[in-house]
Amino acid sequence: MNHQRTHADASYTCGSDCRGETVCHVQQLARFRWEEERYTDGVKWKFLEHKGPVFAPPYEPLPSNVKFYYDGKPMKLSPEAEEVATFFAKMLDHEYTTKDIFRKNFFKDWRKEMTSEEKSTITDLKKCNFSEMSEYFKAQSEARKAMTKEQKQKIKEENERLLQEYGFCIMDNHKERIANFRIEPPGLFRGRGDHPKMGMLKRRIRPQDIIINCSKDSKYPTPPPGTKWKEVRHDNKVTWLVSWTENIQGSIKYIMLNPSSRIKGEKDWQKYETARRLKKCVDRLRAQYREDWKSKEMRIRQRAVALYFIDKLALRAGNEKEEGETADTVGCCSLRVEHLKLHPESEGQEFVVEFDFLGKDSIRYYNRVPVEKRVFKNLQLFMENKEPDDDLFDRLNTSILNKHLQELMDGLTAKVFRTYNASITLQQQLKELTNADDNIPAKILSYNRANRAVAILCNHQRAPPKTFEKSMQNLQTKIDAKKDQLSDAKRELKSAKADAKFSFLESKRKAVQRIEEQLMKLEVQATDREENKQIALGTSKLNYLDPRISVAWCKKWGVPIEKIYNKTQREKFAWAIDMADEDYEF
DNA sequence: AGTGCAACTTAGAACATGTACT
DNA sequence: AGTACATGTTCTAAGTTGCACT
Repeated sequence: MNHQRTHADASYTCGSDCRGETVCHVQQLARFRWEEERYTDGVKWKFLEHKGPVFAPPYEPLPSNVKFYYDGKPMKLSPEAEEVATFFAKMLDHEYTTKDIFRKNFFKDWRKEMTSEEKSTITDLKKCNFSEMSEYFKAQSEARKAMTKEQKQKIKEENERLLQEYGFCIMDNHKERIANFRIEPPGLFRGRGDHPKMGMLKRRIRPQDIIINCSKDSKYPTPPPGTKWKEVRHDNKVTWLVSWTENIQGSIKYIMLNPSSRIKGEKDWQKYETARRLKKCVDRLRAQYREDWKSKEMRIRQRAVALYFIDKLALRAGNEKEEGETADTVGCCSLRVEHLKLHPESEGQEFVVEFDFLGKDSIRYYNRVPVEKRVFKNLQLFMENKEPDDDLFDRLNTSILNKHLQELMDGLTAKVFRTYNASITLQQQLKELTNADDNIPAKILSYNRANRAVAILCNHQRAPPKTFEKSMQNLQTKIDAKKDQLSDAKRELKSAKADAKFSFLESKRKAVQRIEEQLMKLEVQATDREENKQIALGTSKLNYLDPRISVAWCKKWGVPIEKIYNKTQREKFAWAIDMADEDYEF
């Protein structure tokens, strides 16, 4: 067993490594205190060894029969210019390539890769014809689909080999899965929403761009022949193995461990423990910010109203963003006057605030909420004499807010409210919606509904799947067929009743029962799918809901955990599956 | 207080795989 | 065996937070 583990880890990993061996637990606990002392002060590991990243495959020039045309005439491009052209060609069917900003950014960056001759010839993107290249890539992807089983198998094996070689590292005597060991390949940047940088060239990352982080006493990863790393460092205060600087925003990208790893699992667990501590003092905090609505200091009123929104509506903190560098999106502290409408009275309700803004990933947040009179009056005050594009909370930012929160509770930040409210909502909804005598599919529907309540709170939306209508229809067809089957079975049962043979009758009864169950299952599935049309459950499940609530619910109602969490999720939440019993309370 | 950067979590879309049907 | 679509996985962008520096 690993001896370099902390308590949190010991209490879950031990279960899978040496379940049932009491001795092991005792040793784990005994070693934990000793370990904890060694892991204070931000030390994340003692030993780290890995093989470094896998680079994107080199560019393969197009066959000579696949041509690029400029102004109707074929033109052979230099390899550098050709590669960038293929990035555009591959996206030709995408809406992106019709957008002005995308085209402008692409063309500017493409020209940088051209030879001076190319540059002087190719001056207008509209005169560029990429269609042969595009057709070629489509044909290639068709060919890939049409490969024989053996060919596909071979590729799968190669991927597996790469995973085995580069996909794992050793951290403190344990082999851990790496999340993203492949370096992001070059291509055209695709931002979300109206991103001013969409279409820019994301350049190829080379070994000399790479910083390796590993322990001094490990076997260092070797750079590809003839190349060097930018740097090899030994920083055990951070968790990443590899980093490089990306050229679009100039930000740093990292290779880190998989969510199933000890280091991520422990952090996740800690996050939920912080949220549970908030649960204990949230009443006090709420009373406090309600008091602060009355403060004579503007900054305090703004802080208190913002906090109310963060708590009630689960808004994100909302950092300031550099204008022109990213899409124009906001969170709570960065809300502008134009994002709210105040209705003293609307549809029979008093003091309604209408929110309409783009949040993270340019997902629209639209909500009409009745608020308390005092909040409403404050908002009127904050908006007085301001232009639409002025900040609503001009005396507040995330830094001020988080400093305040830190004073209220150790470890409290704006995002803890989202975690807390998501988890507590799940717990309440599960309590409310689960019927003891429902069968398992119906219970799962209840679970999904509880999950859905959270997703709606957190505004986790998705574009309705392209095939949504069709798939609903398909399901309805199945349901109709099942209904026919059921009435047939019922008729047979009836006539069987005339028959004296008990076993025969019994088999018909069973058949009816079985079909009824199948029908019910289909109907539940249809309801679930319909309700889920524009809602994405995954994000809240993965990032906001204390998994121990779900584990406890499964145990309590005899629902197999596999019905709630797939394999990956079970790996990520291994700690919780091991830790929580049926009366766990968040 | 303000700024910039580093490190980390959170996010939806795109892509790959599995499965249920014909 | 082939197809269609549901489900799972990968990808990487876009957030939050804390800290150093001024």
